[in-house]
Amino acid sequence: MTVTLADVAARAGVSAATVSRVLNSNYPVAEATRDRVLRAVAELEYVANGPASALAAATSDLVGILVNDVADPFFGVLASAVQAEMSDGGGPGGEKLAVVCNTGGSPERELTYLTLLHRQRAGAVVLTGGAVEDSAHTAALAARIARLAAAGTQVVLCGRPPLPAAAAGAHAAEAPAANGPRAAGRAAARAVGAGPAPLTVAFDNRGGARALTEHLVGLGHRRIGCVAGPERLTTTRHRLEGHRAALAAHGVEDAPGRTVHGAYDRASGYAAAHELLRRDDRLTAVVAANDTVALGVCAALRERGLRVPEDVSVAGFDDLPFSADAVPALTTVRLPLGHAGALAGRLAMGREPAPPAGVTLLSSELVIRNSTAPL
Amino acid sequence: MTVTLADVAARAGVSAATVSRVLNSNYPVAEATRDRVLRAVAELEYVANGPASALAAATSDLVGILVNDVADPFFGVLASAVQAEMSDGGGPGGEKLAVVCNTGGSPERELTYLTLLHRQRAGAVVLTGGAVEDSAHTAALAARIARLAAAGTQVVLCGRPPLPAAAAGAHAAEAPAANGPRAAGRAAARAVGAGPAPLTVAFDNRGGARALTEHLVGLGHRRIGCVAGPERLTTTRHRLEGHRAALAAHGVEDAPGRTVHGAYDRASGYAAAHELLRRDDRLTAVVAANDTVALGVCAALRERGLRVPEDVSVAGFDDLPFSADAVPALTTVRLPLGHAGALAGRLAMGREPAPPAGVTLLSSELVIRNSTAPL
DNA sequence: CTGTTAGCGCTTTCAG
DNA sequence: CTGAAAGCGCTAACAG
Repeated sequence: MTVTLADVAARAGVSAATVSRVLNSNYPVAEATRDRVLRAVAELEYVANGPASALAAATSDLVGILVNDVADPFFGVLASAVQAEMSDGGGPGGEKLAVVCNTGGSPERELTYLTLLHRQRAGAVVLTGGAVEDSAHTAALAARIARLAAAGTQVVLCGRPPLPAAAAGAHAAEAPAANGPRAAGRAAARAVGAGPAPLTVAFDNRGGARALTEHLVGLGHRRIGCVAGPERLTTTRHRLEGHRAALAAHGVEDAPGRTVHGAYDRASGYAAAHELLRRDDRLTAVVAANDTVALGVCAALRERGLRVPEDVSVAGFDDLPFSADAVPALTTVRLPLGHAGALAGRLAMGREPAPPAGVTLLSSELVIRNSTAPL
Repeated sequence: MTVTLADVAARAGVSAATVSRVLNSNYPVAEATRDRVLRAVAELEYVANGPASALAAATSDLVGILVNDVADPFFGVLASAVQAEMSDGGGPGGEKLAVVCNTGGSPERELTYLTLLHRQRAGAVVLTGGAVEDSAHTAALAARIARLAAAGTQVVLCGRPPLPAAAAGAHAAEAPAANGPRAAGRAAARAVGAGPAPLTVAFDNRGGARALTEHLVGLGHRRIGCVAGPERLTTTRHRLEGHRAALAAHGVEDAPGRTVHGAYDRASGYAAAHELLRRDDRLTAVVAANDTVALGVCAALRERGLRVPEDVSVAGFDDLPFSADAVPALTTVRLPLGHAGALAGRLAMGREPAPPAGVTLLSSELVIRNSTAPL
């Protein structure tokens, strides 16, 4: 049978409580006793029973990261940063099990994972990527998040806007002293039913999109196609709004057929470009939902014998690693993904003071390369 | 206060045992009672306490996937497939929490995650990607895996060779943890039950590499540079062996300076190409460690004014989604990533019969595109 | 500093 | 088919 705390205690000739103390190093223990215990642990190859600890302590060392698509570099980079930050417990014994959960962009799976994580009494959860704008889902999500918070789980939204205040729940109270005695936080969470308020790290998608389209307009483009992301996704809407704001600000007419929606993948960009050209083959520029989509657009353009950027300028979004290498190198909007992920991770672990109003807006930066050129 | 099983039981006017039964649907319960319980669950918004269940049932619904780098599409695609397969419990109530853990290629983190997963009493674990060939690490890894197996966890290796038989039995051979003197006894590990034997899903890296280099040789190339992956990684070694086997089979001399090792990323390919050219600027072809590296090689080549494939042919490996889109489209070796991941996931969940000897070797396929051309 | 004593919330025989 | 009772392995007061 597996070896338990009691076995270790017996072997070391101490009580279970003492073993627990040296393992969690959250209480003074004599040096000699400590050594003895540690030796027993090693000899017996003892591996603590996580569920049992979690049950007794009402908290687990599991922390989750939800992403829309693990196979998408955007999330890969983000998740990697969040995880690196969450994993190193920031202290002895702080070994956290940071795990990433793939929702595949499905709202249901998102909720399911949240429930599963709640079930596991995860210590923190970071939700990345755009949120689906559907009132039913938003409400369900807010409810789940409120319950997670009530259970003492710190929730951080990264790359999506904060929860609507109405849905966020009535308790946007004090910032929890995550470093203090665990018992305090736990007691508070139980008594009040409120927990740590959700925090947010958002990107300035609107501003970035606007700057990008203004760059195109400045180059003389007027017939600009737009391959937007999935409909009803906050990210999509924000980027679209920025794009339109730029158009409006410069008096460029935004013909209705100039926007096509699609997934955040290459195939979508490819199909959208063909569709856009079918509607109007005099397009001189295309702004894509993101870099991956932009690559699909370029492929379609090439296929029709159009050169980038000589005949048509193409712009991406995100500035993923491969964008600089594409041929031609992509003009895009750089999002500080690594920085955002690390910040979200730190916030989740209570290792970073919560920003005012709980929201940090990260600015984006226009990166001009070779895929865009004057008309 | 969070609502517990007892609360639900009270509300439904039944015992806790009954509630447990309907929730796990592992025991006959009267239809009416069942409905009553379910209603109470809904009304109270009850969320089971995972740790408590895990403790009582001695098994959890957590399943893990270890990857070297979440930001690398290779692992993204693989993880996505494994996860999809593991998540859908394959039956009612079979909601598994499939999580991916990012080791960053660090052997220590790999071991840490394995311990953490063991601690959580994970039901299954899939280790993806090449393994580091270091006897100490291999032994430690084998020991961890043996213990996981002993605890009833199904371990599946995906994209790496099976554990050496010798190491698979090497219990307690690892060095003791950070502090604490060397442990003498290993009596405990003795009587442990065997548990499910580790299963393996491997790629034919050797065969793929050989086919690729033969393609190049067939095109007339003789001065072929090789940008291999990180040293001491099984994947690297196998691909290199395939490459050399092809060279040898066709009587092509393999000059010693023609191979450079580096990470599986674009920067490495870029640097390696420059280095290779510095050593011998008459190279006519380069085989890269993988597609990402190949892109870096192409970039370096272009920078030196060399055209691909007119001046130098370049080949990748893996056939990741972006490879078909690169300019020029990459000649590469296609690995059935999705298939492998799904298979590994099914094996892990016991939803697929174990292959003979516990090992499945998946064949690769040469994909010839535009980055390679006759001399 | 260390041992004792209660549970944490759920599953699971064992009876009815 | 349903209930009662006995823990699963660990942590956390509360004494010593």
